[in-house]
Amino acid sequence: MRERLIESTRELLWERGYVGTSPKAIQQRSGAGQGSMYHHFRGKPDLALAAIERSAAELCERAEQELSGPGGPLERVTAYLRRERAALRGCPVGRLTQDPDVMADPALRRPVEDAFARTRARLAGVLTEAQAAGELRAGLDPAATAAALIAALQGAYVLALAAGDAGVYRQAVEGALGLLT
Amino acid sequence: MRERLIESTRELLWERGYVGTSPKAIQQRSGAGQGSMYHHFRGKPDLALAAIERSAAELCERAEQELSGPGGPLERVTAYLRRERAALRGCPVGRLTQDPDVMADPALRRPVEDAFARTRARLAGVLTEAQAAGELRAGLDPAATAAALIAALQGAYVLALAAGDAGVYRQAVEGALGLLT
DNA sequence: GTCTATACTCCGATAGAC
DNA sequence: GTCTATCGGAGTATAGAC
Repeated sequence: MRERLIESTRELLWERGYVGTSPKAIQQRSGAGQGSMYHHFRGKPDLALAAIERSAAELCERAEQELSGPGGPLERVTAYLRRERAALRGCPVGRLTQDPDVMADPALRRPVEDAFARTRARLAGVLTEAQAAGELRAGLDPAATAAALIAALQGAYVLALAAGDAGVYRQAVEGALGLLT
Repeated sequence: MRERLIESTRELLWERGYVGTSPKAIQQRSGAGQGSMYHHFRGKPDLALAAIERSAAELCERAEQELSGPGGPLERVTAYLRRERAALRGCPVGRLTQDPDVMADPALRRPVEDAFARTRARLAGVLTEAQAAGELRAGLDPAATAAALIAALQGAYVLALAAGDAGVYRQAVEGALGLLT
C-alpha cells in the first residue's frame, strides 16, 4: 500500500501540482483509506516528499542514461535532447518549481534543486568533452550552454502546453539543436 | 474597486496560480468585501479571465516594444532576450500553463495560447529579417529558432526558481545568445 | 494496517439588507 | 456598490475501534 500511495501521489503532483492535490484524491486514486494513508505517512507534506524524491531521482537517472550512453559527446547530447517526452503532460519535476508551497518548504525543494543542478553540471561536462573532440565551437561557455539547453527543454513544455500541441515541443527542441550544431 | 480586484487577482495568479488563489485571498488583498467582488464579477473564473487577458496583453506589448524597437534585427532580438525580468517570480503567463484548471477552460486558456503564438510568430519574423540582413546563419529555421529562444526564456525561469538564484536565469539567457551569435 | 467517526477550517457562492 | 448572513462541500487532520 505504501508503494501505491507514493505512485498515486507522483501522478497527482504531475497532473495537478501540490496545491491541487488533496489527501482525499490520493486516497481515491491509490485505493487506500484515510487511516491507511496516515498510518504510512505523517501527512501530505511527508507523502509529497517521498513522491518528489522519486521523481527527481528518475530525472537524473534518465539523463545519465543518455549522457553516459554510447556515441560521441555531441551525439549523446542530441540523444538527450531528442528523447521522446510526454510534452503535453509537462515535466514532473519542473512543474514543482511553479508551486509556492513546494518551494517554500526546504525539504520539498531540495530534491528539485539538486536534480536540476546535477543535470546541468553533467550536461556541461559532456559539452566540454564535445569541445575537446572538436565537435562544438570552442568559444561557447559549457555551463551557460548547458543551462540554455535544459531551459529550452523546460520551456518547450510550456510552449507545447500553451499551444495544446506536442509538435511545438519538438519544434523548439529542433530549433535548439539547429543552434547547437 | 473593479480595477483593484483585477490587479490583486493578477498578483495572486502570478504568485500562487489559479488553484492556489481563493476568492477570499483576492478580497483581502484588494480590500474588497465578498459582496463587492461578486457584484463586479460573476465568480472566480470570470475575474481570472480579466486578469489573464491583461497579463497576456502585457506580454505581447512588451515583446513588441523590443522587437519593433530601434536597431538591427539581431540587435532587437538580443534586447528582447536580455530584458530585465523578475526571474524568481516566474513568468506570469507561462505559469498558467501548468495550471490544469486554466488549461481545461477554453476561455481562460485562449489568451495564454494567443500570447505565445503571437510572440513566437513575431520573433520568427525578426529572425527572418536577420537572415536577410546576413546577421544570422541562413540554414536556421526561423520558426523553430524562435520557439527555441522563447522556450529558453521560459525554461530559464524554471531553472532559476529551482536554484533559488536569479543568476541562473541570466546564465541560461547568455547561453542562448552564445548559441545564436 | 485499515476502518469509521469526528472536528474545524477554508472554498466558492447565493441572498437579501442597507 | 457594499455589507452581513448563510450554505453545502472539500481540505487536512486526529481518535479510537477492529
